[in-house]
Amino acid sequence: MDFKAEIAKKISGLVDIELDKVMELIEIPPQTNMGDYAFPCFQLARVMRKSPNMIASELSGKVMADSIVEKAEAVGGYLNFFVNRKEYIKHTVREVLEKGEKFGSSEDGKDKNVIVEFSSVNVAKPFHVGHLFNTVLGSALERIYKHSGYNTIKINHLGDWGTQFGKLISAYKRWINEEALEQEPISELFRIYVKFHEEAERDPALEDEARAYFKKLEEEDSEVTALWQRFKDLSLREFSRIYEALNVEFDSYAGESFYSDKMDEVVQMLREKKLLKDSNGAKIVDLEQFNIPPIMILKCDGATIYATRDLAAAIYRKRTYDFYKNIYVVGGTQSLHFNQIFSTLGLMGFEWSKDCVHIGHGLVKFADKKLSTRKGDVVFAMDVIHEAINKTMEIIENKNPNLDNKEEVARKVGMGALLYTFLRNNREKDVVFTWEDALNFDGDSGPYVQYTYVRGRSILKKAGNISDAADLSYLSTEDEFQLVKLLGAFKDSIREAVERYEPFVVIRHVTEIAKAYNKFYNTHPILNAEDNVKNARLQLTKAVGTVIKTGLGLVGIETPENM
RNA sequence: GCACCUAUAGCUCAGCAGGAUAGAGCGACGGUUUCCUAAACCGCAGGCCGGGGGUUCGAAUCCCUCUAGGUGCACCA
Repeated sequence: MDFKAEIAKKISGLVDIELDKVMELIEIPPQTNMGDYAFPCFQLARVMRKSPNMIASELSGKVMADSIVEKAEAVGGYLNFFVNRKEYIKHTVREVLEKGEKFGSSEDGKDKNVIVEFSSVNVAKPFHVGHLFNTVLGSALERIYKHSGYNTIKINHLGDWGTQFGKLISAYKRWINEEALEQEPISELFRIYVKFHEEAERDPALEDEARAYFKKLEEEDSEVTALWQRFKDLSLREFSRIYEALNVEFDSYAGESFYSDKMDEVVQMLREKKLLKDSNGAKIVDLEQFNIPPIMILKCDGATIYATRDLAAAIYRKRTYDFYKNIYVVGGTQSLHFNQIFSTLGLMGFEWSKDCVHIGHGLVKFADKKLSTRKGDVVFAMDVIHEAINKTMEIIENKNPNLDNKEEVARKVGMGALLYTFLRNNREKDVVFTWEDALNFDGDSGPYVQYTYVRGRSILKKAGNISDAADLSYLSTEDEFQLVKLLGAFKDSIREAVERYEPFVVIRHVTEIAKAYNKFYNTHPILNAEDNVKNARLQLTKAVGTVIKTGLGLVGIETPENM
């Protein structure tokens, strides 16, 4: 039973507003003593030509107490509803226990395909913290969409094509250390790539050589293609370790090379629609009507460019997946690029261009100079992951040296702390990364929430067999009610996260639940309570654990059983 | 120069399809352990919501303008 919906029905029966509209208008009062749901009467005031206070007051007299609502009060233009606590608690806790990990899920996205493009790393280049943030964010979004019933398609749009591969092959021929390539492929490839740029400054002929190699690659020269494939395989092998650590998998790795033979058609379409224009020898699409710079389709030498590939990719995806939404999780620095792509698709007559959405995010910045200076200006994702786990291990040795399976716990908690710091805020904000904050396990943090779960699990283990027949009406304190209310609002947080493409909404809500449980835990006995109360509280503990585990899972954070 | 993003407590941030007394966490200070994991809990302090205009019964929230910071603006991706 959805109490909010039931209350909306009551209101809708009393005033001349549609049910859906009432649902939208209903708010949660800022103070708990004001009630559980509030209906603002300000909009009604205009139509009814009465003061909001008067309307609220009149309505309050018409609301009858029943199993849903205990009473309704008029306060300053708001009609505040107090739910029937006993019923509310019973329904909500029971629903969590029945649905388990499915709690909070919905069928909002039934039969809708949603593409989430994220991670999209460049082959032969380091997987740095920026990619880590992107991957963590994209993966969280995908999980949240999936929980809301959408069919999601995870695409890793690999940067595996372009002139840099010509450079890489040229560099390989000159300076490769085969042994290093097998040991640490990315480091070695990156080393020769950087060396290429250094050498090319002195000897511009190298650039020509690189172009020639890329041309060979495009012509599918067997030797060059084999090298390219090897670079790709080695890179993916190394990246897979990071994806493993993050528990991330993809449905498709169709990257730029995949579209190398699908661009002629796009150029042809643009030409037919007379959208292609000459500009200094290059072919562009003018986007002045959108007040943005033109987009380049073909370079002076007739070669394609990444914009051309992105257009081809979007069209391919529509044909292949018939997406409801095509989500690009890519750094905010590329917002102009996507604006150009989507505008161009619109000009081409694809009405689905409105279903393409760029989900931008901020940069990762380091306040600690130590990490950022270690190897040039790139901070490797793997280094950060290892560091997080190692430092967590130190903390465990310090706080709980007798813990079993320390390694597993260190991994879950360290990763939890890391993911939490990336996902706790609005994604557009830059992540200012400091180890001090990332590994501060107090308060608002991944480990704080995990710890709450662990405490609950510990109690349940001690309790042994738990009777499912507990009478939940023994959950009668204010703390318990506030806690259950948060459980009930879990699905609202998921819905909001979906609408806003913001995982932080979920993570914050789960943190609120953890706070409420800790408060409850500290002020009320569970195992030592009188039997009826104990059984009810154990059920509540179970329900809280379920929601925390599900909520953390939605953003990719695992829950240890001990810590 | 143009476009986009950001500006709220000492720090990091919520709140912004206008609405009730602007909220958290960290840090600071002071408490809680014969009791289920103190990685916890409780209390206290801390604010011209970047400045200035406007719209409104009502603005942190919407509009204009200014300031400061960030990002981007064709032959890389």
